[in-house]
Amino acid sequence: MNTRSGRPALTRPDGTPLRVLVVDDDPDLAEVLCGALRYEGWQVRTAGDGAAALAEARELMPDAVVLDVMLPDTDGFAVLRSLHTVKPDVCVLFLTARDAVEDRIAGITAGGDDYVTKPFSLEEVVARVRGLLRRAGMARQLEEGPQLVVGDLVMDEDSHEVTRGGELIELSPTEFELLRFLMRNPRRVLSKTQILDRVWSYDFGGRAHVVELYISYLRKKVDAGREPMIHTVRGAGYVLKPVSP
Amino acid sequence: MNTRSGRPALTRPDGTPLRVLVVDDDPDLAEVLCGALRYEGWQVRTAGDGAAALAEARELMPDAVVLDVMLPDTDGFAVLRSLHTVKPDVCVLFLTARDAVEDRIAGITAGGDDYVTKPFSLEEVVARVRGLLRRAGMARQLEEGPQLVVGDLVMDEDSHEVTRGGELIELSPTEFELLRFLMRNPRRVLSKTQILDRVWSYDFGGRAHVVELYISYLRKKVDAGREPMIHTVRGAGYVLKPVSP
DNA sequence: GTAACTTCTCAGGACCCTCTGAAACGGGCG
DNA sequence: CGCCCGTTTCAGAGGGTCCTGAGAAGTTAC
Repeated sequence: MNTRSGRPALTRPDGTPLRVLVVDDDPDLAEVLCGALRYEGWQVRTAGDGAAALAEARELMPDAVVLDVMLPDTDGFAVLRSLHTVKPDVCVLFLTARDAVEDRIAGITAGGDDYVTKPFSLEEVVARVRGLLRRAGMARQLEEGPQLVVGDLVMDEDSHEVTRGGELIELSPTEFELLRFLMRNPRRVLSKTQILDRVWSYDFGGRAHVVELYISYLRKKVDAGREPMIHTVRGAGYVLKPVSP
Repeated sequence: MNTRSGRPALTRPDGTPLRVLVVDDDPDLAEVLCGALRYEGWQVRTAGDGAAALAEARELMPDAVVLDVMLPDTDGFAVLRSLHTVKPDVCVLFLTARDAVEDRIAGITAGGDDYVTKPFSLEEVVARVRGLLRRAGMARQLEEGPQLVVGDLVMDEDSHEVTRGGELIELSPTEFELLRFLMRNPRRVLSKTQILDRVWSYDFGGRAHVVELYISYLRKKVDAGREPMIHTVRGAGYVLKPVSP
């Protein structure tokens, strides 16, 4: 079992792990995605082009597919159609360049599917796949809902609403992703590099300084005037933990 | 059986020892790492380049791999991909120079994997491998969690929290690593050189005086006003033991 | 097209950590 | 008692980590 400590993985209705296929012609990127998704406790396979994707799909029967729009042999839309003949209820998360044919994607995804633009953060991809599967009813909820709770801090991942002690907290997108990562790993020290890896885009070479900055932003909003929940561990990183124990 | 005294080793679900492969082209360093990991009760093999690593991996089927990024015949990323084809759920700990291609590493490790920069302390490497295996759920927990307990002294390696008799103790990074080493070897005399090798970086040429100094710091915080747990063994080193027996 | 917002860089500064050197301590032994 | 050695403690320099404010560039919304 490949579960993350303290947080049960989503599973299929029969209890087996969810199956995800990653299709991208950049083997490094495929490896990164693969690692992140596997880390969620899911069963992951990869393919480098459209033909391989179909072959893998027939074998794996994935619940979701993470699909690059630009492939060496064909484009993502053709693959999508073929995938639907193999498994009609499959969910697809498209990967696309920011300036690409975004409108076509938008049209295609009007169904149950979704897309993210490169470069993206791993947290975002994982969250989207989770969202897809949840909406498709594919995943049995082992956790009690789409809510993340740490002490009196509550985050609704669907509505993007965050409250502390019932009080609403407004967050920018990056602040939200950072807090989500912290809330998914409560009571655990997260190093600045770890945070940078997961919350910023996968190829962001930036310095650890941004993390400090955004931690500072979060403190102003989350800990403002209250007992602090975000703590610095000098030389190690940051921890989020409930106030009392 | 090569278990450490007083502390059961992590094992695989079937009870056999965890298997770790060390890949580094510096045979001295490989030997040091090998020793430290074997000391944990794990089954360890080494390889000097990518080709040998794959061959060993096929034979050993390791649960974790400690992998130098710079190898004579190939780079660590290619090895990582090949490793995943051999054993998809393998965990990888990268070794890399501080100023090296850190951003690529950052991306690659974003999944369940991790990395440390040279020079590192052996304690750190061991702790990271343990962390990897624990998070991967690969290791059956023979101990009740990520907590180290000696008498009324408790250390949570994830949150970096240390308490004695329920009272929180604040430690600097070096103090924390030193205490971790002591707590992993309770009731055993540790020489200053042993401590220096394990807690400070493996090529730190410093004098034993720092150890004395940091022991003194720890005493002030851990033993402050209480029955002492840290004892000096003149001419031999230091011991940590519970108060009563 | 403008205004509001978000993201990130830069620089100053406070504070903490680490290690050095030197002096004080204290047991063992002549 | 006085010396030697290993150990402990103190004080402080230097270096590093971390926090914050101000502001530039880019993005989004209207």
